[in-house]
Amino acid sequence: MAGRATRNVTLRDVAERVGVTPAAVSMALSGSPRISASTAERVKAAAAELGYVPSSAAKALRSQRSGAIALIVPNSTQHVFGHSYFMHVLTGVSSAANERDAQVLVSTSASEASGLTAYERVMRSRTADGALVTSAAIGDRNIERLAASGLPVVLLGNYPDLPDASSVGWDDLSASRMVTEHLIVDHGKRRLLHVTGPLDHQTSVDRREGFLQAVRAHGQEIDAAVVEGDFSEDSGAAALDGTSFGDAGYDGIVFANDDMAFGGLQALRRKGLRSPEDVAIVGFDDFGLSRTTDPGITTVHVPAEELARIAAERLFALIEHPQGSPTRDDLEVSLVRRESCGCPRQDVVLLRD
Amino acid sequence: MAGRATRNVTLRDVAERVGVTPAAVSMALSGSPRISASTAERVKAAAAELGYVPSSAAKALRSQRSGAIALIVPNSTQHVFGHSYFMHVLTGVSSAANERDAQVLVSTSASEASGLTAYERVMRSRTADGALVTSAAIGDRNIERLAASGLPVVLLGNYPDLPDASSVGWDDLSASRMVTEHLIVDHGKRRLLHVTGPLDHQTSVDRREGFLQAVRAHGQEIDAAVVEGDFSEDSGAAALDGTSFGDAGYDGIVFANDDMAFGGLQALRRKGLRSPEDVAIVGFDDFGLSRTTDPGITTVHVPAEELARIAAERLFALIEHPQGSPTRDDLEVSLVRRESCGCPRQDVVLLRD
DNA sequence: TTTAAATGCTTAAACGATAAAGCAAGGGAG
DNA sequence: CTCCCTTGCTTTATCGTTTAAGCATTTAAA
Repeated sequence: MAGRATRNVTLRDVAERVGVTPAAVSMALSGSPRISASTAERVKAAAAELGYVPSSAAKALRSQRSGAIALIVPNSTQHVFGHSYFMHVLTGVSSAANERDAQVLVSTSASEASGLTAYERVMRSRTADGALVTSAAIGDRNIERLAASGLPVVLLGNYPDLPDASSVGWDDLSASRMVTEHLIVDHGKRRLLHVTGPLDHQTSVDRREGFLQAVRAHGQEIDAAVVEGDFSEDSGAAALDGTSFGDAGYDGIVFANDDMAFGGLQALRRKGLRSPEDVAIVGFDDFGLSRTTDPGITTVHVPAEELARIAAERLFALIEHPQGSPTRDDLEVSLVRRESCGCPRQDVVLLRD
Repeated sequence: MAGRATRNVTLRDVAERVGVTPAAVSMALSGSPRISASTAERVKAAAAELGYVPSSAAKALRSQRSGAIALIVPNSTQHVFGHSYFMHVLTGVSSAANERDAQVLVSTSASEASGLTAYERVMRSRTADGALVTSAAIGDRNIERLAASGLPVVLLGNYPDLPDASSVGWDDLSASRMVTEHLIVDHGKRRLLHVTGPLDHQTSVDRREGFLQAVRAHGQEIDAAVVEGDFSEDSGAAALDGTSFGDAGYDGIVFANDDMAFGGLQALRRKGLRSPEDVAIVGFDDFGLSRTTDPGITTVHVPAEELARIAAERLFALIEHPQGSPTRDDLEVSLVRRESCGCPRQDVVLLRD
């Protein structure tokens, strides 16, 4: 209630008030048995009265621990994945961090200064004790260096090229195969188009491969093509240009994410085609958009928040035991049937192999 | 490239390599004129070679500056405003912080420990040099204390009860009046319903008042009612229960945000009513959803990212000059005409008084 | 030639917290 | 009565950085 820009209260202030040394106050507040109960009592009262809060800088310097973790968003990610994905991730990270009274630092810039990326500086300066890296591009040298540097790092997503790094993800390939088979088997689609995400991201590569596996599994009966998109709504629409759909062309489209599916949906409408009647479409992610469109987009729900939560927990473990061997967690995804594939809207169904 | 969990490189290491004292290294790296050019050269080379990055904790302790700002999300906000709002805010804050090489700390928990909220601890511990507070509930004592504590704080939104705090916002009242008049004047609607947000938030109060002013300005010709919602999609739908629309009842609904407008849109459809033909509706925010629905929702676009960006800049200024008088910035909002009000879809139009 | 000032570093102190080691007083065992 | 162990605090050193003050040495000014 003091008001004013009061000078910060330190251990020394509390110590003077009680009539002991700062060291005694420190021990009292940390519950050392070497301090008498009565002194401890008086120290705690004085600390509360003065509004003492330990200096995080001093504590960090002394303990060599900042008590913060960094959530790193490579500049590529920021534009490739949408806001929604990142928001789910942040929610998961925050909740895990709150449980540990850890701070969350969001580091988005990757501008190189003197050869070090911004987040490598964050790590080396010990501003954070460890880092979570949201899905980076394949072959991102900065991430590779960070992962190889020995600093505690957990990657979100799949990184076949970085087998020594801890990561948390889900099986994009299987999920994509399943959702494609849903169109083939459950809806009898035979002429399929796949619109990929940017192919410098593992996610896009895996989802494409899943599509192709499903197509191959059904032999000659399937006509299939692949077009490259970039996860943006516009690219979903553009992918449909110059291609024919409906009875004359493709009867089903597997989009690598919901944004592109929405773009595709609008493009179809402009062509005078209806979904699912003329063309069945499915998306991927289920971050919110696919539920709000008309028709609702059938999609694969990915547990982004849980992903982040688990990744944060793995990171905390890694910070405690830096010598531990790398971990890998695989999460379950689920198929959400909405109208765009031809299903009546219904509840979530688990995807299993 | 070193690999391994190498012990951190400190000033001392650089100093030993060059053959001077740590103080000399510090001065050399900070470009002090008291250090000879040749020594400075050798110091910089050694620092680069060893990969020296200053310890943020030591620097913070010495300089009494952490170089970070906190983005505080009161637990009320988190559930009241959606993900989208927050994401725009985070983007704006990040970009402003990146320009200053400042770290961004996201603090969501408000769990009280020993009478201090989590974010008050963050501030008092000097983990951050200042804080940005996303729209808090009216009369949130914690925020009031924080704002009155003398610590650098900038509020996002409108806080008539905290005139001494710096804040950045836009005029919800005028905007709401304008969008309501759009229904009255441009579309000839005469029986209007307003669905508010949670009334413990200033935003909701202001948007309601704007609606009422527009109604009052058009005298007896208007039939109007107000129902309280909570900004959620469900509450938007629920607000329509037991009320009649179309020729028999209300012909226009002003929702205090887009999520509720979307909920209302679905509820109308379930009642067999069409928008805009039977009932014209308008929303508020334009964070993305309103563009994806069918019909698109006419809404007020609010510059959330710019809001955050400017707030961050004000905060940095406040950190530099804590004694400066409180600032207030008002941003422009714009009307985005889509189909739900009866307009043909068209471009953004600026709202002006 | 003497004095003053610039040059280029080193020494010392401080930021605030904490852990280890130190030390006085009291109590119990032998 | 001595010795040792508790008890309960104090002293001291440390984390890594920065800045003020100190001190030789050289250069410029008078």
